[in-house]
Amino acid sequence: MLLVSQIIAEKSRFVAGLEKRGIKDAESMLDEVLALDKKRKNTQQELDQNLAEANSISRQIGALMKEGKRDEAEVVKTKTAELRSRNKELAEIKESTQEALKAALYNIPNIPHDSVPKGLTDEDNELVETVGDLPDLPESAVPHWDLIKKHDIIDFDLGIKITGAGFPVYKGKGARFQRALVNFFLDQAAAAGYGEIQPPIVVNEASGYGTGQLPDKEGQMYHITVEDLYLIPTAEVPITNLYRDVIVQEDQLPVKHVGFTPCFRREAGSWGAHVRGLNRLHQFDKVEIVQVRKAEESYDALTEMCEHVAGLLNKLELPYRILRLCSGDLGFTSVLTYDFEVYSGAQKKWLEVSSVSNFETYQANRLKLRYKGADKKTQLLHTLNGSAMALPRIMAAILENNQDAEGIRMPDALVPYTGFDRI
RNA sequence: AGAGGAGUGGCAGAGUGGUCGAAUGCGGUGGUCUUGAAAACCAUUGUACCGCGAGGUACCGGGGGUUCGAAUCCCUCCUCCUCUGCCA
Repeated sequence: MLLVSQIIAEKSRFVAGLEKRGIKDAESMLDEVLALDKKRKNTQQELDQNLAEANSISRQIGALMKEGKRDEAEVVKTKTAELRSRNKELAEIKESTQEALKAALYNIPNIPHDSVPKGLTDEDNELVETVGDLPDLPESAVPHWDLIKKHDIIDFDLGIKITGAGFPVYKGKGARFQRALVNFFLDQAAAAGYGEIQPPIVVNEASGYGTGQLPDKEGQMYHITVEDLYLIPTAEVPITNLYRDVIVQEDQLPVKHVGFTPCFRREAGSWGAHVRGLNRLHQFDKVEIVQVRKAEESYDALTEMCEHVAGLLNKLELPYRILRLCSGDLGFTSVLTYDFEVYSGAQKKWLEVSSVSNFETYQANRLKLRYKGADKKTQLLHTLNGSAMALPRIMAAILENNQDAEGIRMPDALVPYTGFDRI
């Protein structure tokens, strides 16, 4: 969440940033925060003063009791009743004000980076770069949902039978293909200095709040109500929350982690005919990279992460393009996000396979993720993450782009992992 | 899951109602000494909020309660340990 101190210091920049996102009443949102903060401070001042007085009286009573002056102590006691009830009242006001302030802050998204183009929908995203040639497929080329049936490598009907729509079953070479991709991505990340993590794939409510999925995207996560736990929508949640309430030692920085997990998304309201096959699923595999950085390094880290993702796509011989998300398409918690889309030749569509973001201090502020520098001051760190990569759409693009009369050719980089070069 | 025990500062570990934010030891930092290092000695060493500052307030697993006053008593939840049961 945003820092109140920064809202005070740079209110006009914050108003402009929120308006860029299309928020009409940005100024009044921030004014509400400021008013609540002021109220909280005033209440605390009075409360602290009263508590100091109450503490002082208690010490007096203690001293009198020690001296055996019981009667005098009893007299002093009578003075405290009023103070007590007032303090209880003030404590309640402070508590409720703090809750209101937090709720207000939870509902305000991050301020977009200056370089973020203004826009409303994904059509306004800025094309940064297109890399590779689009595949030149014959007329007979078919989309991946036909290929997987033909080669019997992924079965949606079986998934429907045992679970429901959007939970495919990977079989034989399809399963091996997916496992090969996971290992390839993990090895590539390890080589780039990311330490591997295998986190739990269910998280508690505090973790959901820490990275910002709650309360913003509550309806998008599977909620295990009997235990009040959530199935993760991305490994970002458990991995970044590893650092919740942590003051990192300076020599431990930068933090770089990679994790492979299944991801679960309800995708409520976003289903339709345009999301056939592997394009959108309720459960999918993803390898995620996460970095925790000092403020002054975080944009270099963002570039480094983008280069890592680009390197993966190059090795997989996939044509891709990089988009800078516009203000309207930018995630709630992000300052700057680059999306990577691969071209899937038979359905003739660009598919998002990675999203690389810098959250600056927005998550760190919720997480209380800080470090202590040489000057002994604790300060918030920046968090970043990116998919490297989301598996199903990569599979879809490889299947479609590499199809020929005999089957499907595996990219050279993957063959050591699959153990076969054709499906 | 049942019975019992326990959760204190970076770690270890005192403290069972009154200057306790908390003894002591280890560790960390600064210094004295030393050619240098070790040892020894001295000092310092949590986080957050409020305040221009002096300073104040809160925090001893989380939450609630009793009391003028709670690390200390009560309730509740969580976690860990031991025993019993179950289980990949």
